[in-house]
This record gives sequence, C-alpha cells and structure tokens, in this order.
Amino acid sequence: MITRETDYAVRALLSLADFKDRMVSANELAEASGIPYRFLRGIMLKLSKSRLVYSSRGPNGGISMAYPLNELSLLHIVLALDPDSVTLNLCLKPGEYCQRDGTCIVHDKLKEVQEKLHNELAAIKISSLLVKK
Amino acid sequence: MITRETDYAVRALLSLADFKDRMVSANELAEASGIPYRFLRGIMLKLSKSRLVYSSRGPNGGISMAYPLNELSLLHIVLALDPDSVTLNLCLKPGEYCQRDGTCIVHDKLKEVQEKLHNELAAIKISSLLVKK
DNA sequence: AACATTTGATACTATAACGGTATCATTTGT
DNA sequence: ACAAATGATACCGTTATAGTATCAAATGTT
Repeated sequence: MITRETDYAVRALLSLADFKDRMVSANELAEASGIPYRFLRGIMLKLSKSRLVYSSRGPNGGISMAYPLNELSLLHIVLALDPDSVTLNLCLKPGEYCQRDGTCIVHDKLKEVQEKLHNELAAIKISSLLVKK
Repeated sequence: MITRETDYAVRALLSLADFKDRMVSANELAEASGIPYRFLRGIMLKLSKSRLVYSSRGPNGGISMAYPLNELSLLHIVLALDPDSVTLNLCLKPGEYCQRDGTCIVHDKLKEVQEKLHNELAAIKISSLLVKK
C-alpha cells in the first residue's frame, strides 16, 4: 500500500498542474489541495530532491513542475517517495542480498509480477489523471 | 511489500507440499523449512483459520494441505495473511470508505492496476513453484 | 541594509505495525 | 492418566508512519 505521503503527493502534483507553469508557493498549494501545510512542505522537499519538481526560494519563489505532464508517471512519484510500496518482497528490494537468488522460483515469479506492476504504473501519466479530479 | 510472515508462509506451504497428503506437525515443518517453530505456529494458526490448511490436534495431529497444489495460489496466501500488501491505496482497501469514490480518476486507475496485480498473483499456483526450491 | 517571504534541513512525537516469543488452554490418541 | 499436538492470546522490542515544529539560508522589494 502506498503511504499517505505518496497519495498526497499525487494529489498535490495534480493540483500543481492546474497552476500551469508558474511558481506556486507551498502555502497556495496547501490551500488548493487541502493538504496540511507542514506535511506538504516535507513532501515537496523530497520531490524537489528527486527532481520531480523545481523549487526556488524567496518572494515569488515556490514550486513548479519539472516534467511535462505526459511524461511524469505514478511510478516516478512512488519511486521517489515510497519505493518499498511497489517492491513485492524483501528479496526484490534494490540492493538487498538474497541467499536464494537463482535457486528460488518464488523470487523469479514475483520478479516478473513486480515488473508488470511497475510497467502499469509507468503507463499512468499525470496528464491522464487531470480529466476528473 | 509482503511481510516476512507471508514469505515464510509460502515457503512453509511449499515444504508442506513435499510431505504429500499426510499430517505434518509444526515441529517437523519447522525443521524442514527452517522457520522458527513458534513463529510458524502463529502462521499455521492463521492459515488454518482461513481454511488454507487443515489441522487436527493430539498425537498424530498436525497440518495438511486443504487444496490441490494447482488450485492454491499466491493470492490466496497473501490475502489470508497480509491483504494490505496487495492493496495499492487506502481508498481501495475493502470496507474502507472513500470520499472521492466515483469522482477520482486516480482511484479508478489504481483499481485497474490492482486488479491486474491480483490476477497475476492468482495465476501463480503452488504447484508451479515446486520445480526448483 | 533591512525586511519579509519562501524553501532547505533536521529534529521531534505519538501511534501503529512488524517480527517474533511465551504461556496456557484444549483436544485427542494410546 | 498422560503426552502430543494445535488454539488462543498476550507480550515485547524495533521500525515505520503520519505528521508537527524549529531554525537556517536564499532572495526579491523597499
């Protein structure tokens, strides 16, 4: 299950997309998206570090999209904030050592499923989520 | 990510399958599968309550498979022990109320992905995991 | 230069979940 | 009566989640 943080992040980015290409302050965005200001700040900091959004400080500063809306996918967002939520098993976690690697068919099968899951999420772009809201 | 409990459960059931149709004690199974006895007990209790295995008490009691190996899938096991691990978002959790239901395209898209994930896991039967081990 | 506005970085907190252990009750075959 | 086995439940330490709070640094305006 994705975390509340990731769920909020998606909603925040959808909201941010509505502002077109201008810089939006965390304050405005919190208003617009209904996400608690301080929590949103933390989310945006992470998204900024992951380069999914641009940010700049000072008056007229704020946040803006770093990618075209039809390129940024749910997979990008999830991997930036909460990669474990789309890791099916510990043995498939990047950088994790698995004793049974190569000898365990469970591992192999789960890996295939996980790849399909990732592909599905990569196919869902922010642009396709803007119709309803 | 599935829990260690679920991961162990899969391994335990693969091990149990090796014993063919006889009753196997938790003791034997712990030996055979390398899972800590007390932890395995807890897992088997849950699987028994979910009717994925049969159990009986007393001498000569123990645990045995309740389904043919080509019917029991990874989805069954995960849903029995750790359903949240294959729930993509809180709003898709069974019994969870979602304010935005029907108006939120994110919900709809994630629901589709989740269904595909479930179908993939349902397609992986214990029998198909017994070749290697 | 001073100030206000904005993000960056980090620390903190309460609650829940996870991974496992321990204990006792109950059933049942010999 | 006894031993072997599961059933039920409580417990415990650690980690993760969902936020909140604080201060530092950057930057536009006056």
